[in-house]
Amino acid sequence: MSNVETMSDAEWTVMRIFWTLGSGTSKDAILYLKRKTAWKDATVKTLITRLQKKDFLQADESSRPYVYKPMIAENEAIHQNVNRVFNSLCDMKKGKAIEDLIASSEISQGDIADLISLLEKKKQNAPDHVQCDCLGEA
Amino acid sequence: MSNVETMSDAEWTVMRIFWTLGSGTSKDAILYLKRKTAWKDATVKTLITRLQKKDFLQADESSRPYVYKPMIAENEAIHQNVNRVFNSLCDMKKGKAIEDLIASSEISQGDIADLISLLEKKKQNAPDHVQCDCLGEA
DNA sequence: TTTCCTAGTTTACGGTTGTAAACTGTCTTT
DNA sequence: AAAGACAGTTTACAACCGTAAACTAGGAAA
Repeated sequence: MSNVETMSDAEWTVMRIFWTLGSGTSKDAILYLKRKTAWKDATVKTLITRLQKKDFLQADESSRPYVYKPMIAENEAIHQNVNRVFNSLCDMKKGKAIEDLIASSEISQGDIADLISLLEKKKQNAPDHVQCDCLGEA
Repeated sequence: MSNVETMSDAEWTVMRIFWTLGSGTSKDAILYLKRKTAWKDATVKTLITRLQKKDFLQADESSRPYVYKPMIAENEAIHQNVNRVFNSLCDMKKGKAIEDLIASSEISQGDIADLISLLEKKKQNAPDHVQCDCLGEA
C-alpha cells in the first residue's frame, strides 16, 4: 500500500495524465502536459523516473518505448491526499472548510444528491458542537 | 495578501498554536507543541523565525520575551490551502472527494444543516455531469 | 556588578523538489 | 552496416524543509 505523502505536487500533475489514460508512454505525458505546463521534455522524464523509484508508476519494459502505468489508484490517492490536508486542520473548522469547498466546486446532480443523503444520515448522530483540538490534549 | 502556498507543513503546525491563542510567546508554542510533536525547542524557534521571514507571524519586540501574532487569518489560510489541493484534483472526482471528507470528519449539527441547505440551493443550477479535465483543453 | 538563565539569532546538514541539460543505448531508416 | 532519431539514464544545481546545535544578548537574581 503505497503512501501518497511522498508524492510531490509536480509528480501529482504527471500522475493525473496516467490515471486518466490508464497507461501511456513518456511521449504521451510530455504531449498532454504541454497543454497545462511549460515544462521541458526533460522535466517530465525526470518526474516519471522519480515516480518509478517511489513505486507510483511501473514501466512495461518488454518493448520500446516503455509503457507506464499507475501503481496506485487515483481514488485511493485522492482519498489519502485530501484526508491528509484535513487532518492538519482544526477540527472545529472542518465543517466550514467543506462548505467553502462545495461553494467553489462544480458538482453534478448525482453527487449532490449523494451528499445530501449522506448528510441527512450523518445528522442523526452528529454532535451539537465540535471542539478545537489545536492545543492538544489538556 | 500573503500566500499560503509557501507555508510548509511544519510551519502550519506552529501557526495553529498562534491562531488558537491569538498571540503568544515562543515558550507558549514550544509548550503546546510538546503535546503533539517530539520537536526540540530549537526546532520550534527555527520555525517561528521562518514564519516571520515569510510574514506569517509578526513579533512585538517592544518587550521580552517577544509576543508573536499571526499576520494571516486562519480562515483565509484554510481557504487557500484546501482550495489549492482541490484545484489539483480532477474536476470529475471532486464530488466523491467531498463525500469522503464528510464521511470521515466530525461535523456539528449546525454545520450539517448549513451544508444541506447550501447543497439544496446548489442543486438548482448543478450540471448533470462534470467532465474530466486532466488532459487539458482539446 | 557579576552571574546566570532564557529567548532570540546564526549556522548546519542531509534529503526533497522543481527544473533541466547532457549522455547513451536501441530501433529505424538509408 | 552506418547513421540518425527517439527515449531512457545520469548528472546538476539552487531553493526549500525538517531537524537541531551552538552562539549571544538582554533581563533577573544574587
